[in-house]
Amino acid sequence: MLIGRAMSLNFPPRPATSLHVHARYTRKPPMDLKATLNLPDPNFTIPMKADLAIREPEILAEWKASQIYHQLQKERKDAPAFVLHDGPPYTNSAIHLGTAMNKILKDFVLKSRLMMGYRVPYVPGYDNHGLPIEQAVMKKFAEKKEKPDLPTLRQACRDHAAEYIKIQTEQFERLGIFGLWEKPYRTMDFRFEAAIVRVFGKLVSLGQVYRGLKPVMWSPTSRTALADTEIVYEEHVSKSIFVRFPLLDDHNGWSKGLENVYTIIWTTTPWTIPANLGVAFHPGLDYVIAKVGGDHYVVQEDLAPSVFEKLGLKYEVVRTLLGSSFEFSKFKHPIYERESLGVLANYVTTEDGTGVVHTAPGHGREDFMTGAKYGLPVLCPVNEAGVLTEEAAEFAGVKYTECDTVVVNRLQGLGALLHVEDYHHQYPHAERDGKPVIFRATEQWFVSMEDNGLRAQMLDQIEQVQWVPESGYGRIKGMIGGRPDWCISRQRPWGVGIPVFYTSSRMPVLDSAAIEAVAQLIEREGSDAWYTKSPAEILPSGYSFNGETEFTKETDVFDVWFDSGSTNIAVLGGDVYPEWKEALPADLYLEGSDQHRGWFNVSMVIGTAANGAAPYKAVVTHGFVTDEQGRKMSKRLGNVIDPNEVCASLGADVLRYWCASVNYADDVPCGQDLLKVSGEGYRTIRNTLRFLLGNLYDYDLVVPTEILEIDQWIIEQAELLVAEVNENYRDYEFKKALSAINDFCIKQLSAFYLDAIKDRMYCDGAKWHTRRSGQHACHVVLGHLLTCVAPILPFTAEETYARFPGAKLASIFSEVMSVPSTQRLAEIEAGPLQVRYARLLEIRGEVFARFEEWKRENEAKNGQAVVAHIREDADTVEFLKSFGQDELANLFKFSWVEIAEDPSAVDFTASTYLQCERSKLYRPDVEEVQGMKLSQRDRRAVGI
RNA sequence: GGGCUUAUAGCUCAGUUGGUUAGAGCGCACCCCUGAUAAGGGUGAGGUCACUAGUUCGAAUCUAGUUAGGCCCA
Repeated sequence: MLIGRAMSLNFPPRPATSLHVHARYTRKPPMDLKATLNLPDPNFTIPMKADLAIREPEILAEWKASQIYHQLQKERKDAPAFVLHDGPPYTNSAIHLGTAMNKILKDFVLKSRLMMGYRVPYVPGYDNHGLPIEQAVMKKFAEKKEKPDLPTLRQACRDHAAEYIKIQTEQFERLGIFGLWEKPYRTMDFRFEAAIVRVFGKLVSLGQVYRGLKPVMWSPTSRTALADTEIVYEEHVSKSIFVRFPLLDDHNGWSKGLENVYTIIWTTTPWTIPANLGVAFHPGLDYVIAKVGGDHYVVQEDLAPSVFEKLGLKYEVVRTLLGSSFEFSKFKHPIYERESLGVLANYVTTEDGTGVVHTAPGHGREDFMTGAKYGLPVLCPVNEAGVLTEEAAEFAGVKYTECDTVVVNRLQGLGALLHVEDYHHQYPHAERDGKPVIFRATEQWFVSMEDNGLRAQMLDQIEQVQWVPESGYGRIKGMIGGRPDWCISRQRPWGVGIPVFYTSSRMPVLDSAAIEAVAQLIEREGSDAWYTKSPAEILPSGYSFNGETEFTKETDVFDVWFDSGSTNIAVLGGDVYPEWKEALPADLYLEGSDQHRGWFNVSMVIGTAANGAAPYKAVVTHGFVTDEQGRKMSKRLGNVIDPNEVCASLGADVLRYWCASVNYADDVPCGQDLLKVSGEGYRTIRNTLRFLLGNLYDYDLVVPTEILEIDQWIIEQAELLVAEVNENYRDYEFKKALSAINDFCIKQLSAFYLDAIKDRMYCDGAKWHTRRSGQHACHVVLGHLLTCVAPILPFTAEETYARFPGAKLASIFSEVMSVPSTQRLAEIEAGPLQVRYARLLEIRGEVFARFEEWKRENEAKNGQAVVAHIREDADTVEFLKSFGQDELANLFKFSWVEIAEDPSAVDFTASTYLQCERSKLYRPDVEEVQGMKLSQRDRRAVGI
């Protein structure tokens, strides 16, 4: 039987001829030597094949059974808290890779802080109200050809949201995230809805809320406001008109010396002319004053030829001016005795018209913004049926569609109309009835940014917050600094009703007692009750306001951002459920960078307005997931990665590994190839854990009195690792933490230490202090490694910890990282081992490189029976000798190492020593005893 | 179009206040081991630091612009 293969090497003096390798049959030794070795026990350690798709759900079940989240809260109840306040995902779909990444990053924070010894509460949240859910539900009704009434629709929305809360919760839990999953905050929870109402009440009482006008898309046929998503653009023929506005006052003298000066606007909505309050110019474009007969017309330079051609006028340019010149000039409204102000706007283009834009703040979003900037009123002389009102004076009672003739004729009669024609374009129509919509200012509720100095206060708060990455600071600052007053009204069915009653004269009842009555109702019966109960049923009996006792209810609901902006108060404030209560501000908010405009922003507004301070101490933002080419993920491109599928195939730990391996501050690439790479990286770590643990199957947990030098060194290395990883976690640098762990496993352990101790671990006597020293080091290193790895690979860490000798606790997450003190770190740095082993590794690298060369030159295959002759200067020789010759063979992985003081450097020869049949090493001390060739150490180990 | 942001090896990333020959891991190639074995080890080859123009004795690093992505707006 072929039980072993020995190399017979014969090296003639160089130049070498071919190297002959013979296999040789040996007789069977009288003892089963392999059985006397202390090989790692594959049944003791974790299996090599991870099978995460199967194993992870088992671990999840154990965590669930042991109520790990509650257990950890209990264990840490007296520890300092680290509060990460969850931003609620919207509950209208299963989770996608972006949401998964967000939650995983949060969990890195949660688990790493747990490993640092904090109490780490985590109340996950869900955002439930709003348009996308409403639309999904409406679609379902449409398919059934049903038209639900309001309570039915709202109930369907509620059910829809509840369904996805369930789905998302399962999916998030599958990722290994610890939290209060059985009692997350849900913005549609009755008590949460009541909390939203109370936040509004608080803002009202502070005087932060006001009622104002704002244009929205409005369907005159169904008399309702529409959301952008309910609009379809269809071909439409409008009357396009060119109208001249006479100049009243040129503000800074740009028309000096000219008479009969006009500007010409172009519009496709003649019915908005009665609402005109301004004419907008682009500040950076050139405009000409064109002389036409005795008149002078201001139009944009590039458009002048086409405009005058259309008007059939011959013109002559008399002056060219920058658009900014016309700011604050006053023109006369073409019909009324009223001014139209010259304003500047960047949206003015040279694509159509005259480069001068008719501005009616009550009838356009941009017009509204510009009007707000210049303090123009929001004039909206059109009622909800699309009929012009008394404010339109002579046009009162005219339907807006009739204005195409009525207003146009009037302009013609006044000589203000220069041209009219049909204009074909895409125009917004209501999806539901296919009829054209109009922009119409309606009364809305606003949160003021200026009252109570809110904006200034927020800008000050921004300074107090730590923004990670730092660019977030500039981003939020710009957005808070520039954001207009917050319109919190939505004319939608699915949301929390704005709790305002109106008197018979439509005066809003802004009274905290009334609002509190609504809050109490909603707390009991949910926000649906606001719709089903009458004011008399809601308000306390005998309630009166300004002597009035008859009321109607507001029909608007809150913008969903008002819901999510209130989470800091509703959740951490503790009024909704006491178990959610934590100190404000939270330690951390962690969301995608789009939330600078979203959640970070609204939370700042509500937190600062209601509590006088930002609701967070630090904000971490991450980028978005792209494919491997850096392109957005989309169904169309077919590059979408589903986190649920990844969990079901590669496992959550692999997905988490990917998450930790990328730089979340930027956009992060993901694809099948990258996940495969993550899987390989994961396996490297897993195998290192496996091997360390495999050597501990008979460890007695007694700390040896004497620890070998190299074992001390690896323990020091592990301590340095813990210190570094701890710091990386503290700074939210998960990528750095992972790469430190990775490097440690690969470079320090696999490529060096574990190789160097194998002979000792396998061949020394099981209970010898040398082997115990190695086991002790493996045990310590594995312990450190597990605490480092646990936040990123919780399943694998837990799986390993379950078999970890001496594990006293039920879960790895009950452990804490054993971070070396600064004193200990200084001791390590100052100690001799760091320098000593760095030098050794350097020499080792050189010897290995030289050995590869030698193998090529000598056509040798391997170095199993090779003696390395390291010839160096006296100092190096002395240095190497200090390790001891036996140990050098282990450190360099040669059968034997000879050292000599000689400048001719490294050389190799075939070993002339006998091979030990037990350790397979060719050593000078191998002797044949009792029919076996054994080295001295091996003889001792087998007791002969 | 505007604000913010990114671009370094095939991939993921390091590269301190400008300063020798730009680093690591993975992958790849070649080799070894077969007592970590669907593992492990060794050696090696890979880069015009997106592009262009500047500043400087010297630029991956500073400035301006260009190109291509991303987020938020318009």
